[in-house]
Amino acid sequence: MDIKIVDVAAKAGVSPATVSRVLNNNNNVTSKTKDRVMKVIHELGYQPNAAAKNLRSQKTMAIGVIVPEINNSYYAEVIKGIENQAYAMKYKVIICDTSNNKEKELEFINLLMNKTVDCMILVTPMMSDEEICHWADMDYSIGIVGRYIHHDKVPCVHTDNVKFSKEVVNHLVEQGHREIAFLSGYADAIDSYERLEGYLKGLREHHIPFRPEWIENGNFNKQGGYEALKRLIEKKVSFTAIYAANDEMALGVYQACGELGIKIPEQLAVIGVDNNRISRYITPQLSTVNQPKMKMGGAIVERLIHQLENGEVTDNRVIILESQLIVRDSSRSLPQT
Amino acid sequence: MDIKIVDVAAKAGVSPATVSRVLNNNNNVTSKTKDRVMKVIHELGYQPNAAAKNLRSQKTMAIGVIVPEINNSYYAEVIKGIENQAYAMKYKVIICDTSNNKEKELEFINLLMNKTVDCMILVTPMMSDEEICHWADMDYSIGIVGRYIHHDKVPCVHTDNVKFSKEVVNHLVEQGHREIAFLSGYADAIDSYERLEGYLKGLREHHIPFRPEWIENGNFNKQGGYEALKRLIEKKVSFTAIYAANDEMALGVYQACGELGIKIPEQLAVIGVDNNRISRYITPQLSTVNQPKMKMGGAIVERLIHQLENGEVTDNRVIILESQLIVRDSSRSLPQT
DNA sequence: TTGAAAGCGCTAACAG
DNA sequence: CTGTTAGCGCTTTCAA
Repeated sequence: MDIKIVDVAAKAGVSPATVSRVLNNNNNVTSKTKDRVMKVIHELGYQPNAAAKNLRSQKTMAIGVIVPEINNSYYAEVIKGIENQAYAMKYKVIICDTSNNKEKELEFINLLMNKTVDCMILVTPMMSDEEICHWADMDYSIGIVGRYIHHDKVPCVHTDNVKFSKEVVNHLVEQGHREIAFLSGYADAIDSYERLEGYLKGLREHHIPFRPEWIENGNFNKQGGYEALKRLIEKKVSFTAIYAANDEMALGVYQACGELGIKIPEQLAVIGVDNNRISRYITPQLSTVNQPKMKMGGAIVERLIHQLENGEVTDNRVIILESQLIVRDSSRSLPQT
Repeated sequence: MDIKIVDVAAKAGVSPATVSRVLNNNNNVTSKTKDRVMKVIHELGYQPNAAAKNLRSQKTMAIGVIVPEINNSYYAEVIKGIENQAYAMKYKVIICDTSNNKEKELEFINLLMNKTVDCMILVTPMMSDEEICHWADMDYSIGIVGRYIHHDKVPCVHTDNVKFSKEVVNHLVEQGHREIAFLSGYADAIDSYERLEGYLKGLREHHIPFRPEWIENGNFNKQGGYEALKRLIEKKVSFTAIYAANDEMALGVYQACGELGIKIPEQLAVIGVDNNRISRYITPQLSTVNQPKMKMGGAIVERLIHQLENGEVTDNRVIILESQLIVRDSSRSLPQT
């Protein structure tokens, strides 16, 4: 079959151990024998068997990544950040797409946590805090993106949803709006909850009495946003601006407004979250909040691998990255500059 | 440390071999002992060590996927198709993002081809046919998406670039255009070449004399399309329509036209390829060619795994999937319906 | 139907 | 500085 370490050793006239040392940059080898071994390795085109190496060294140099939807641009960007950083740190990346299915999420974590990978990154996981803590307690190395978990060993990277949501409300109020509706995402997603919280706090800061009819759920997707806006209209509740908890739902709002003949931003100001690439191309350009997606992916890899290799948990377990409000035409009341 | 097969065997009062048989659905086990073993497995929460299993069985149940850019929506869709089909066939997916870097591509293939994965899928690889054939000759299981390779053992899935490119030209001619420029992608990408070929054949079918000034390279990205259009204008060559070999370049054309005050489609008809999600949202909506991206990903996995598990090469090694021309406002001369 | 034993290819401890 | 030896945890003959 394939050529193995003993073959190299034999041809180079050394022991397998020496070949192993050469391959793993162990210093205790004469540069002379090292050269000889390297020469044979190249001659034979020897490639160490990863399975054997993994078994023996109890390491795989692989990171498992579980994402809700790989073809969603938000997650694709996070993954890109993970890939880049993993590559820089010499790790491979196994990606599992759950299609927003919690069963699959659990299945994948079980599938990988048997020495298939050294650690895992859960991107906005669907499972509960308790479940995640359960895995962490079993000494599985887990990192989280887009959510905060209260567990000493679990590094988390996320953005300050409350903070930027207040900024969104602030911006809308500055544009003259007092009646602002809110479209939330999945009811159980932490992002939904925190953005709602920021929205409410924003209203309060401006002494705008909150009205529950202003809130509708749009499940973070376009269809949901579309339906939510229609429900809002049917309720005959008055509002002049809408804060959608992500750009996808804002897209649905655009569609509904198109059908209903509602002009954006003249009759309804719209703002989303994510800075999805489409937001810049749609007319009118959609105001949004930029999330440092690639940075988030990179940061969690860095932290997780560091923790894995150095054993100890770093003090900066939780990383909160900054988001920026991007004001475009969809929420500008004045003629654009 | 972790609990292993001997622990299960001991507690169940059987040999490790029996536990292994139970786990691998080997029939030669009494249902009674099987039940007992299963019970212990659950009690102990036993998870077979993947590294040991891989080493012993010479299988990993993993597919390596090498893509140029994971956050590009085209590739993200292909990957989604791969993920879904791999999941259905119980395979894991290791994704490597080359960032359009050929060095990285070679590095990754070397990295994974050592029993880290059972087979690999190269999505529009940058390496030459010779290089790919070289790997295939070494008995590495390789599948290709988006390109045709002349090698018995290498399954390929792609679309008929020549065919749909002729349709594109045909459509533009029907709209009254006779002067059609072409924006190609990377010079060495097979897609570029074939789309150019289809464009030329399309012109010929309509007896339109081809002019070399009509062709510019835009490297498949937005900036490239932007610059290519500007060069085209500077050359003072006359053209009323432009066929961009992908939507990204068409986006660059839009930008350049915006700056130059060229109206689409009145002064310039534009059509792209890929049916990127943005194409539907931009104004005017971009005509394009839809590629069955997810289907392509699924098809290659199916074929590759089949070949891997059944040993023999299937006769339908090359799969050519259909693309559809999607006509939108950017290439319609008449007022839209 | 089950068990004993060998070994997948590598690394690391211990000698020398 | 280098070699010998013993496993990593599993599957798979071969015997019983």
